[in-house]
Amino acid sequence: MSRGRGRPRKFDEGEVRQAIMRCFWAKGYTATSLDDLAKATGLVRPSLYAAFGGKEDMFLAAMDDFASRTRDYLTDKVPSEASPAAALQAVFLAMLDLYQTDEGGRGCLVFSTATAEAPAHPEIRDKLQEQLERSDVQFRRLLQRHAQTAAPQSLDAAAALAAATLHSIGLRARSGVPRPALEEFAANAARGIAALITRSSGEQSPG
Amino acid sequence: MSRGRGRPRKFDEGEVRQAIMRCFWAKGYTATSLDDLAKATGLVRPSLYAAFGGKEDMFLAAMDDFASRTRDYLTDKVPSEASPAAALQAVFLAMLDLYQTDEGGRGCLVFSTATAEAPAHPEIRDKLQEQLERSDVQFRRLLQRHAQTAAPQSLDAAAALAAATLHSIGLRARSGVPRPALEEFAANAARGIAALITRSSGEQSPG
DNA sequence: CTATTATTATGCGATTCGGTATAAAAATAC
DNA sequence: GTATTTTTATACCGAATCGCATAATAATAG
Repeated sequence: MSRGRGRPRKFDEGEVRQAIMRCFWAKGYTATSLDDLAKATGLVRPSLYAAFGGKEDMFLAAMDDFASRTRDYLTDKVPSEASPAAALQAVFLAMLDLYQTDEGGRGCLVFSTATAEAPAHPEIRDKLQEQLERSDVQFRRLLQRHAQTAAPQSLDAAAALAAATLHSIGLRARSGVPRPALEEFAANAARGIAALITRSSGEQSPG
Repeated sequence: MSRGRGRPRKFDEGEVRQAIMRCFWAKGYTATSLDDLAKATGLVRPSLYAAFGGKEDMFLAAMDDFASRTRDYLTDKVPSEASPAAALQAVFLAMLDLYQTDEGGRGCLVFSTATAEAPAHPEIRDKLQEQLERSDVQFRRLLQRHAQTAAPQSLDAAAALAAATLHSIGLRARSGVPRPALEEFAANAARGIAALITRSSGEQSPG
């Protein structure tokens, strides 16, 4: 398998993308300079530009990479035969592992750094909104799978609260809240949300 | 009341602080330049520096100003004799009014722009964490006041979910989610949270 | 070998960045 | 009036910004 014609690349694209992602994750979009990225990746600026485009292109790619990393973190970490409470707990704890790094609380690249840029960068805003929607859908699916019986409306409410909990966990982790407090927060939220879709009574009048 | 000795100021400090806050609110900390602030306030850079200190000082002040504006928005908007569901609904809708501006979704200055800077700026991180804690406490108080009876544990869970809902509303507003979807989200969350602390009696006002 | 293609390396270039030194302006104190 | 104090205005600083133009390098194609 010949690599084509010209001079071969000296870097692994996947590793470089990961390094770019980590940079943006730590400092956000604007505060991360191309020199930061060059230093972190070992590439020089023109190589970065040739391979990945401009700064905004790289950030948009980093948002996708982070989302895919998020999916990896959740794969096989949610027991398929769990109660809703246990399933939510498992998801929240897995995300907590991702959101806290050795260098400190980092939260979610998408929800905690892209957000700041949304008003000034329509493409970032649109991708943020898209991934927001996707997280809602995922939680709705998860709860649908694990819930015994629930009115669809309760299920919507529970999914909304689960997504909100995830956003809040990321925010709190990035703000430096220590791990035990985050775990308690996650446990409280998981228990509360699960109660919404496991209790047979407590039906509500539809709106 | 003599103004003191030197040349009198040509600006109103409160108005200037509001203008600074709006700048940071729209573009975040790093993306807002001192020239942006100078243009928005009508002051020249040295005047800004003399009156408010450096960029980080101004941002920290803006965080406080925004928090105080948040409190103003909530004052007298929560009916004191409401059900938990109605009280939460009122809070969420009032915050929605604040989070959406004429120029588009803006979310919360603290939760949606300071977050990105937290890892690199310890003072911003600490203030963020402090205001995060304060929002938790406020919700606990609110629910305590409006709940009929509830186990303290349920109350903690409900307060955590309420704060999380607020964070998520800000995030969604800033990401451009349209108003009706936000209102539905807020209504779903309010109903679900309220159900957690009005356990025994299943009857709620239809909504 | 030469030609072609792709990547890397060097360095420029115009702009913007946060901050400040210095001087002009506008008030009070005496 | 003169001296003092505070704010405003102008100009500048060195550093950093993103992007790119150009040249050197390293592979393949023929």
